[in-house]
Amino acid sequence: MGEHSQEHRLSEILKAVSDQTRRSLLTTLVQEGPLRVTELAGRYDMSLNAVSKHIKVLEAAGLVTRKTLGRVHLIEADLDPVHAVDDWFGQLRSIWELRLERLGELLEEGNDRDE
Amino acid sequence: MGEHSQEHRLSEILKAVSDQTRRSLLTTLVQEGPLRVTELAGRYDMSLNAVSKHIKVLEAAGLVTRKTLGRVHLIEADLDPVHAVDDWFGQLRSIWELRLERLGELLEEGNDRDE
DNA sequence: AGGTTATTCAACCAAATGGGTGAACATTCG
DNA sequence: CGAATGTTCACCCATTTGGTTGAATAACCT
Repeated sequence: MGEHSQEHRLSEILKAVSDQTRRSLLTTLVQEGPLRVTELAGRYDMSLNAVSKHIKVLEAAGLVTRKTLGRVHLIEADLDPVHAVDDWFGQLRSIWELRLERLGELLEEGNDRDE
Repeated sequence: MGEHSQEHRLSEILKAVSDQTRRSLLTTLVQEGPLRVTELAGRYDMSLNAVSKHIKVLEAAGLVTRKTLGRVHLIEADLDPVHAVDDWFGQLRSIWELRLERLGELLEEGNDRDE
């Protein structure tokens, strides 16, 4: 699997949750369970279409799935993609600690020579 | 403390890391320690100015700090703000589990009535 | 002082984003 | 069938974003 697409996927997820409205939508879905588009939209001072578009962004990022029942679209949160974010930050932190370790070793070596 | 500014701060951080170039910059800084702007820029097929602007975005998000030594600006990674992201996702997950718990209780009650 | 180096500022540009409106498409209801 | 409902599609618009180039600023080096 290309790293490019992985990187792109991560960007998509992070961008999706970088918007306050979309975070709010996701929170609502997480705490109340699956909801219709209209129901969701009703809670925001924003057109139905705007909310519909936000949902599509979340959907593209995989943070939300859709079950179409007749004319009703049930939107449900899916937190799986969050793992990718956790992983990236985790990786970053371990790289960080690895460097600090190496730095510490270098300092000790320096002390050995001094003493 | 207004929640608005907190929300805005979170958006700023997430937006900062939602860009592939900026994630790469951050990774480089984390693994190699503080670097000059020019040094950083040299690694990308992109103008120095473009990189400089990316650094400013990371700086505004608090993911990077700057030490100006003469004409040289040393850029250093700072992973503290990542906690805010962790916290948000953590919160989201606990809300999720809380709902599933309540859902489970409701199902059990239903079973009680049936049996 | 004058020239080179490191970095930002300012202006510009194309593309993406977040929002709005009206029409189109399905589906359900009377 | 015809009307109402739920949702998306197609445009339009202003702002932001990521990039460019050229000028300005600041500091170092003869």
